[in-house]
Amino acid sequence: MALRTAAAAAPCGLRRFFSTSIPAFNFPPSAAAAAQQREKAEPSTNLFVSGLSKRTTTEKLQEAFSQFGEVLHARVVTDRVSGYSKGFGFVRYATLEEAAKGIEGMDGKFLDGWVIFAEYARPRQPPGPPENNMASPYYRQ
DNA sequence: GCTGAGCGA
Repeated sequence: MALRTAAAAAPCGLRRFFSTSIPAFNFPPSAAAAAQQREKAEPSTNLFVSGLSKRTTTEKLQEAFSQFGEVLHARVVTDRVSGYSKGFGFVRYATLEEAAKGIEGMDGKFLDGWVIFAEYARPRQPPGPPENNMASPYYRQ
């Protein structure tokens, strides 16, 4: 019968409709935090630069990134006791546009013989209870 | 700081 076959075909489309209407995609709040650790951070004026030569200094870093925008602050992270570079650093631009240009211009480029990687820096430590003195990172820069 | 992934005193 033509009517019976038409009625039997209908549920197929309905089933598909309901399966795509189920609101089962509520990502837990921790998903954003987990993504922050692996995926690229969201745009910021702050850049994380890795792959630096141990001989690369803050001056060289700021000098190299200044070609693409106004570098407000640059820092090669060094070990406090040894004083040697840890091989990565941070660059802060004045604007998001300059930060984007800085990444485009410096990511994958050579600096002091090493291929460096520039990307948006992750937001720093979550605001916690105030420390005893001015040695707290929140009192810096 | 030669040994090279990473997110900062």
